[in-house]
Amino acid sequence: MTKTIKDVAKEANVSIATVSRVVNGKDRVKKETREKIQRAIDKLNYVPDQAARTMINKKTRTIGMVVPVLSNEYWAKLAEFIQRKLLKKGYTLIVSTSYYESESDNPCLSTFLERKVDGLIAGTLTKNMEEDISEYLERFIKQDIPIVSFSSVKNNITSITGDDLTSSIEAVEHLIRLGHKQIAFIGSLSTGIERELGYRNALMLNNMAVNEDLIISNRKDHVRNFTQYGYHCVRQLVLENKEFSGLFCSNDLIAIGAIKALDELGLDVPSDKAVVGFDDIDMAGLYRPALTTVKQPIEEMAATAVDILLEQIENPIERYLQKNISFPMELVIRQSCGSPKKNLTS
Amino acid sequence: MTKTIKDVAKEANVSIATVSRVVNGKDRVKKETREKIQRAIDKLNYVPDQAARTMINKKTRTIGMVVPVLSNEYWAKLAEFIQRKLLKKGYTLIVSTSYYESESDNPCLSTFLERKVDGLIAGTLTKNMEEDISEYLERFIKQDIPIVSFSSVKNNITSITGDDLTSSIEAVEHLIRLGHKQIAFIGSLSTGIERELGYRNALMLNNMAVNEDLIISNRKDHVRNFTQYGYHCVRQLVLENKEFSGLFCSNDLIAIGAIKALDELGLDVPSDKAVVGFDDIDMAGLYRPALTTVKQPIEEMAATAVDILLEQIENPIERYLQKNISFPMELVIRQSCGSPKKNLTS
DNA sequence: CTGAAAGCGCTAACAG
DNA sequence: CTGTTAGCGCTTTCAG
Repeated sequence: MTKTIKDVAKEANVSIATVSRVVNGKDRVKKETREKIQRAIDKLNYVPDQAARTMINKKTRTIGMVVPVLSNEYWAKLAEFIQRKLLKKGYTLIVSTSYYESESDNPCLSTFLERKVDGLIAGTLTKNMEEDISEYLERFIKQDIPIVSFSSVKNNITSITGDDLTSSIEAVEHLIRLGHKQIAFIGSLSTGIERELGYRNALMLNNMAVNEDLIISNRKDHVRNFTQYGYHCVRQLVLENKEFSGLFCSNDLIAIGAIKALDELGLDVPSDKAVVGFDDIDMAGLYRPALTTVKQPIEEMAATAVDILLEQIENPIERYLQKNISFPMELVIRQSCGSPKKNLTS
Repeated sequence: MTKTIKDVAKEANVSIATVSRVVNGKDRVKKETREKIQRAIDKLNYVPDQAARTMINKKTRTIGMVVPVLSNEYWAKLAEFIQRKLLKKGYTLIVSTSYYESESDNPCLSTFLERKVDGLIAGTLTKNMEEDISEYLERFIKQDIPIVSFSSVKNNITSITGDDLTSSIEAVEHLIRLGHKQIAFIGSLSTGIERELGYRNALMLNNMAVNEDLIISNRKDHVRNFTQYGYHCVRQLVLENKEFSGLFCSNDLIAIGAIKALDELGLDVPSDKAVVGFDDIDMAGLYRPALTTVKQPIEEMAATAVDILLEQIENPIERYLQKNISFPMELVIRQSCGSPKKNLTS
């Protein structure tokens, strides 16, 4: 049987109040008594019951996190860093995967409500989100449960994002500097609109026409399998004889799928098509060719999310002072873009 | 403020017991009363408090899971499948990452003890595990908390594993059939000993000498970065002029690192070296060349783990009847081994 | 410095 | 069918 504070009290011949005192290190307890109790605790392997504590403190020391999927390196890393940092601070993380499903099919958020999490970390909170989800979100807000999101949202929820716009411009300008005149783009709802805007802005800033034929971006449905998506999109582009020599993909998995397809179509990367990805997943540097991509500072973003959330939890003064924290990102140049295009006069 | 059962009772003009009845769907409640209470619940957004329930039922409906890392597709998928299946059954999963660290540096297990998880799923439980970890494990057993492990262990803990031995033999025999006479092996403590044994058995079964020079296997330390490990091991093999034409890697990440290194050394896969991996991660089929590998039935393994664990929790009769459930695995043949070696007489 | 007692939100007898 | 009540294990006044 699992031991309770009473067992320890009996074992040490003291009251449960005193046991509680030494367990929590509060109040002063005579040294001998303390040691006696400690011995009893060790002997019985006593571990205080979180549930009982929770009832009194009104704090579960539990944080909920929703991510679309876990088997995607970006989310897995984020969750891992967050979990480890929270553990150090004495909190427990519960991760749920949404698969972009509605709350009724996949009750992530209501679980968090039942468990009375002290805070919520939201992976993707897209704008076209199902009605019921924003309803649930409202509940968290009504109950004063702090929220931090990894995608920008309205509802004055603090968000932590990479500066996608700026870095996308940088990525596309890298292709432009290499001499590419026709640059295609593959985006998706799930990777956000900003990378597409960055692409468009880069072209405009460089006085290049935006050719809608070279832009594939499903803004309605979420993409479940990015590589497959990249694979199909680029095939479509090539098989429809769209002319392009550069390709900007809104994440690395899409880029890898694209390269795979190009390879099968007999097109070489980078000599036939230069490809840029986004995220810098582990595989980016390992792929052949190694991917030129934009590196997100995941660890820093995770740390910031935890800091902000715990600050709001433990010091709820400025709770709903919304902040949008945007992290600069770094273009990592590898092999998938090759050297400047030869047939370039200048 | 967050609403309690009392608020609902007051709102609906009934006793808290009746509210409890409709919330739990037990006992019969007059339809009108039930509807009145339901309206009050909806109006107040009442959500029952898990902690309070836990105190009574002695069930947290929480499962703990330890994995070495989450940013490894194998563990991420396992965790994801398990989380989703548990959610459907009304359980919550808490995942902790051990990084193979000791419990004192990284208190995963003690968190689970505090939270009084109903069951434990252990990712890797290696034999050389730190003292303190097996001590913690004992505590779970003493407290009758069911455990399921994804690596074979003694302590009569139920384990769910792939049939590594058989499938490794199959993988190596694939290389042998392709005409490879010199086959190297890269293993590690973290991927278990069975894949190495399978490699050795395959050679012996086919009357081929086992050349220790072609076997790299660190059995002491855990590998944190498999691709890097594969990269370095194969470089070592090549730079020391070890002769081999086939290579069996104890997981796909090692294989990918190996291929990357071979590529940089000017060696082509599969024409110069044929490579086989293990696990069939998503990237295996996407890599260039696509990896021939052994596919683990992760989803089935996850489902089985959940079934067994919940069975033990909800029906604790045959609790410590140890089972070792081993799943057959499938060799997936792709491009990294190429066709039969040409300079082969037969 | 230590003990007695109230009560957190809920469920499960036990009465009516 | 519904209300009253006794705890679950713990923390926290409030007295000694």
